[in-house]
Amino acid sequence: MEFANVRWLSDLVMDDPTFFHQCEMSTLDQLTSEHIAVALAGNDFQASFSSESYTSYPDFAPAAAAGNTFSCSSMEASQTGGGVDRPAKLPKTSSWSSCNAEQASAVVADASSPNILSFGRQNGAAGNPRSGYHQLGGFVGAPVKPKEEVSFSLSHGTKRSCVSMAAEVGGRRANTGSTRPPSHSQDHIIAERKRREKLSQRFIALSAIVPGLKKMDKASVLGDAIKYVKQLQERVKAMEDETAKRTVESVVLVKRSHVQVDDDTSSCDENFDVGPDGRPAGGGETFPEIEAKLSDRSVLVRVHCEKRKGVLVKVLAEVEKLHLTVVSTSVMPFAGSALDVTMDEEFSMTVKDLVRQLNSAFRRFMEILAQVLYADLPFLKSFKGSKREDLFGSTASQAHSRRKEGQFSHLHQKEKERGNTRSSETDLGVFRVKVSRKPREALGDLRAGLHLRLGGSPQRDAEEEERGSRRREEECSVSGADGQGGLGENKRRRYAASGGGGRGRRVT
Amino acid sequence: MEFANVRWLSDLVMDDPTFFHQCEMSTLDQLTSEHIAVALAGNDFQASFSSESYTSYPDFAPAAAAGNTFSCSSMEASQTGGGVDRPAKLPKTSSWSSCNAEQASAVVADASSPNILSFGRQNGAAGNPRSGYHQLGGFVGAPVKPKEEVSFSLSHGTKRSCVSMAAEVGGRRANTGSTRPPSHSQDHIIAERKRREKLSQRFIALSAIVPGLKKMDKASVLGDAIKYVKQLQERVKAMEDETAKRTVESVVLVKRSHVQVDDDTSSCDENFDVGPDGRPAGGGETFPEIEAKLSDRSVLVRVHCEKRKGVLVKVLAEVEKLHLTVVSTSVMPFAGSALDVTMDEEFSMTVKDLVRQLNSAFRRFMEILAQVLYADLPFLKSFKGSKREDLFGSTASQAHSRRKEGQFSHLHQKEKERGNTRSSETDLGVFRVKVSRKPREALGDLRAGLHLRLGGSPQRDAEEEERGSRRREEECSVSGADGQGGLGENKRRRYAASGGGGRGRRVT
DNA sequence: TTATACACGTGAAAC
DNA sequence: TGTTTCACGTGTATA
Repeated sequence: MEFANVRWLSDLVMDDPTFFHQCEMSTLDQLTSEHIAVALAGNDFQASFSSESYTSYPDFAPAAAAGNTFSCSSMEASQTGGGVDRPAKLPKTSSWSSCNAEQASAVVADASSPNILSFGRQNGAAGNPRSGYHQLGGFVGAPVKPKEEVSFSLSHGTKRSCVSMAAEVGGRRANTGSTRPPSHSQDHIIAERKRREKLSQRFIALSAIVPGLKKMDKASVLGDAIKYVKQLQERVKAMEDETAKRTVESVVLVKRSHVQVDDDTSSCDENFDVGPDGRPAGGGETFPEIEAKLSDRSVLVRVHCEKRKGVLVKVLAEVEKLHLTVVSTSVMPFAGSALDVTMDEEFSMTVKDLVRQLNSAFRRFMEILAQVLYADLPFLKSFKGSKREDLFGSTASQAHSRRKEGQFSHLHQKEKERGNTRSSETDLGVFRVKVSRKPREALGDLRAGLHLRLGGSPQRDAEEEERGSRRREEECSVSGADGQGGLGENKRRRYAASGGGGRGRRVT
Repeated sequence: MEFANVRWLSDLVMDDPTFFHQCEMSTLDQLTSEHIAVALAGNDFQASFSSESYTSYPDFAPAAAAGNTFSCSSMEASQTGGGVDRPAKLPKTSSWSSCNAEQASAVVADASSPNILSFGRQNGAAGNPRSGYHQLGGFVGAPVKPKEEVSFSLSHGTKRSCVSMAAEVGGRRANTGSTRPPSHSQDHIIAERKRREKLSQRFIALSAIVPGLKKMDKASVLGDAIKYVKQLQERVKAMEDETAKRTVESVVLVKRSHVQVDDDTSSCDENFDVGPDGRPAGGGETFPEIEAKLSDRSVLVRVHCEKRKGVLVKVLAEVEKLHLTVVSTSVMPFAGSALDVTMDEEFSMTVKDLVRQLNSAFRRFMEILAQVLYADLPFLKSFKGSKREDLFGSTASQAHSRRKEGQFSHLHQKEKERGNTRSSETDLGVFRVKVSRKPREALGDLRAGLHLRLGGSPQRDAEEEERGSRRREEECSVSGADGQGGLGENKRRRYAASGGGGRGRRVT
């Protein structure tokens, strides 16, 4: 950073000695937020840093600046007599910090009251080059010329331009033969100062948050800011792509039978019910916890459930019915059950489409799993070679009736009696499944089979009430897609949304 | 977007009809890169859009502007006779698009040659308010006043200010009794125009890449850009934190016996040897592919290796020796073998420290695994109840001697003869291990045991030559940490860095 | 009408 | 030295 090249900066932030240090911070730092907050305090800067420094302007100009480095003290005296005008240009050595609200507040009143200052030529004399009609045409006042001559000759050789001060200090409305009313010019000047200051403030703020600035001039700050924004955007885009890719490849996340109905591919941890300690509330109340995950062309599904005899066989049979090939399975004594469906065929569909297809399909599959595990649905009786007791160790109706008072307590009791499991033990089942058909067809069958099976479930849990409408839409849309019509209120999912804690942490 | 409030924009980008549309794009779009590239083409804008529009300035002013909306045609004639000056302000209705390089290039020459233009009052008359010494003091030329009066009166009631044109058109060095040489003023004006244009260009570019701009004035653009940068920074920061967290939780990644020696926690896929198709070169040449992964307080290690009898038992025995408790294991017929070490104890160390510890520890463990699988090390004989033949189906020396001509061909042959596996089949072993001691102690034992075992290995593969020095450092530092001294050249790892492809894709 | 925004040319200062 | 950058006050246009 070149301090020597920051006049517009030094003019405005000298009262903040930490600013330059902040500039050196490479990346975003909350320390800079003050500056930014100040700069962004609003479009009007009266109530912010700008107003402070700005309102101090009229006073500051003759006082601080002249007191520091101005060489034309005599001029200055006359100017200060004029009252409100500031020097033509802030010298780089002038310190804004010395001019604060104390002086400013007092003088500002004068500055804001143009009538005090309205004397002699001031407005017209300050005309810009094009406003020559002010200088020559508009105003014909004689005093303008000598006074400015004086100021010019006085400050000509000096470093500081008291010249301009003289010009400004000169009469205010003397020759405003132009379009502007007498007092408006001064207001205009002040407003323009304010605008400039606001812009400078924002330049400062911008330069504070853009790292690696070598040059501090406005053009460079803008240019570097542009580059930096582009760079940040690209970075964010890359990261979002990465995240999206990862998200797309790990799409469906269903736990505790709360089938997610979000239509995009984002994961949805927010629906997890977590106990006070962030872990599952304990016992069977949190199960089943079902997660489906798509990676590359494989789909991994984990089912975290109570250790139960026959569950693995039933789930695998269900998978096979869906024209998926079980490649491998694994069951571990851990708080989860994973089912990995690997599809080795080459698809012509994009990964995103595949994900969408599988997303929708496996959401249905999750429902099936949930119902297989807990629901008292008629179609469960159709499981070949299985009775409800094989699945749960008790009848489904019993399980359903006791769900609210501890979903699996009776099951645990039964299991314990058989010595199959401890109350805190769970199954971790890992199934590797391979589809033998194209996924679109397989998913079609999946949907058809799901609707067929779902058609026989007449009941629903009271806990599902609040999510009913959303799921109803989802259900209807899907069922309409395969021509089976809506499932209706009485056909909605019946898996138990067992209250209590679920695990929010995702197993990646 | 308010088009009515974009004068600084309309002045500069009217020749790009797509600009406003670009502004409406919500996020970064490559379409805007042209503008940005233009704006950032360099600090000098002569060779870019700016130079084009700028150099056309002198000509444009009287030609295009006057032709469009200027009301003072007579003045204009005299002004254009003056040659180089532009109107005081571009009218909003003026079209920059109509003024391009054709006119500009011709007139620019005149503009750049001040002598042609140097007549009458021009410089001084255009003085700013403070430069009253120009208007009154510096120049005393009579023609100035009437001419500007004329221009003023003429343009006073009009919308356009031919006034200023007249002022500029006035003589160049007539009354430059000030500090500035006669011809310099015009250059200064041009330079200042150039600077302003550059700034405006960058404002345009900035506004083009900042999405959601409602107001297009400079202050708002700056303010919104600041907000946007902050927002982007926070977003990047959040994403980086997320990535870092994920990286920390998935730290060690070792494949194909290439023990990673990077001391930070970043993953290191770059050392994977990948075949031409991005997949492993095929066959046993790519194995073992070992990956260690830390998630929460669990460590997942996958070992992707040839299906071999006894490997699982040996690896698990090795894990048990390291005071880790195998919680569960799973073996799948997939291209990998995973070993999951779950540590359920509560640690007082931070996750990062834990990762570092486990990183170092499991790097050693990976070596052990590699040596168990392939190396002909003396300590392998100490495996209780196992012979080399149990591991590989042949002696280690045989394996070593044949490694370069297809590392596992002989093993495959043997396996095939036994009917245990197909040549393309692999093991996927999943081991869930639980430590019964504090990890620090366990890791200490791990190191001690590793060094004890590594101490007896006198040979190394020629393929390891190029990586020798780097690993030597790592080895010495680790051995020094536990007080056993450096292992020296003859104690370096011996696992076969079997050439060929490794799988670069990470299994997440 | 008032208030705001902008480009302008300028002198001064930093480089 | 010349070049570049800046803030200034202004006229004008817009809302």
